[in-house]
Amino acid sequence: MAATEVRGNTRELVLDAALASFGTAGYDGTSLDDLAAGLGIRKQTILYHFVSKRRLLDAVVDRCAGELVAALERALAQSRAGGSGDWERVEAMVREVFRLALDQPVLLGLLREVSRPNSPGAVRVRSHLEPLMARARRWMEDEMAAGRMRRTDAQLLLLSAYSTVVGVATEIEVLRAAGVGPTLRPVVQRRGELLRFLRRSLDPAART
Amino acid sequence: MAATEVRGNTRELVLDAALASFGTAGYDGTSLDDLAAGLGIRKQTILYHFVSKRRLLDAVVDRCAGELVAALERALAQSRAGGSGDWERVEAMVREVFRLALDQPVLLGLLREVSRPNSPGAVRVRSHLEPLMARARRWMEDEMAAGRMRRTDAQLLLLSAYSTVVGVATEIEVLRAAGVGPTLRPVVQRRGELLRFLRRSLDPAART
DNA sequence: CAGCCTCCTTACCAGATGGTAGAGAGTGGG
DNA sequence: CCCACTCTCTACCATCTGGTAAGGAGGCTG
Repeated sequence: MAATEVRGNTRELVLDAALASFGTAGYDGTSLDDLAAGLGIRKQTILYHFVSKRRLLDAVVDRCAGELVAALERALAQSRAGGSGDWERVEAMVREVFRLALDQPVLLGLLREVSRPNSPGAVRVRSHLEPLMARARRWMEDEMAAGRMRRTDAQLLLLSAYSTVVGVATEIEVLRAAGVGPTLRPVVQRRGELLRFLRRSLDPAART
Repeated sequence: MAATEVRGNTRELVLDAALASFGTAGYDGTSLDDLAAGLGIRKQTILYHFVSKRRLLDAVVDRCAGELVAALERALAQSRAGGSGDWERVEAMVREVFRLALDQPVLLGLLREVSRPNSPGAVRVRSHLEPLMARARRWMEDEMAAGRMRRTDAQLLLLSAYSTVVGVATEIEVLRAAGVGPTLRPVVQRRGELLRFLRRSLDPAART
């Protein structure tokens, strides 16, 4: 039944549109009426599925965070299967994050929106990212203790890497706004700089 | 008279508060009522001075852009007086921009807000930045023609540098949100990377 | 058929928002 | 003294906002 298909899809369609709108117009700049109108449905349909605007944002963040985690998990499994060392594993994760960002540029808008201080989505993102960060930190500290990784402040390093990614996200958006398409060059350059920075901080075999 | 002083200051006080609010809460997230309440005045007083919310944003952007231009002009004059070469002049400008950003972190919030695609302030910023960019581009192309500067796409280089600055602004804000104070280290690092990138692109004496 | 469940709808609302109209208070010049 | 100007205020409004209440259509199950 065509009707059934559409029905089951409504939730996802709303999430897609909300992601795009939150990312470009911002949370406050997004009205449920406009969002619904863009989908040819009524605002109450959105509220039926997501209860409130705030929880719609949460749902969008949850889905995106889920994709990120899945992508990271995949990269981790691959690099494990390949029997890679610490550094290769770090590099694989970074590359995966950049790949995700380039594959789905809409994610950048959202990341940028929720990264703003006082953003309603900030806490939600935090709740998703914190376990990831904690896990990474524990792992790094273990590797440092075992001498396989150069000693440094793991927490600060992770935070610095995260802020770099957010910064790059902004850069890509600015360039897009200026008409420069998804120019790979600057992004690749940034990625290279981040990797170099991480390698310098972590890889015992790297020269300072 | 105290009253007279306050009177003459109202406009500037509103601009200050608006800058802070637009930068942290965003344009849509800022209400004129709240803004006025924070200043102990009525919303209509704001509208008397700025006619509309939109034009208030324009005024804020104008003032900030004015400061930027003044700072750049100063740096340019200084480096000229010092009889510096092309590269030193570029470096002086970059350093001035970073200094301004660190001196007045509120500017970063605004920059980030107006850099968003579809932002109401984007066109205004553009109108301020375009002459600056055009002037820089002409100068660079002259220097290239004279062989004092390495040949490259001036427009793209400037845009890339601009997006980098916006990206750094975002980074600083993210770090601040995470509790890491105005950590100079990452910023200085970023500045160094930008300078190295520019030098590599422009300075004929630099090794590739 | 009856009853329930899912999904989407219309009808409606209280509050907030940006903005208009006009009055009042202080100041200065003729 | 009065008029005009500047600045801020109170009063008010149309519109939009997120959200509530309730009903209707279709499908599944007893």
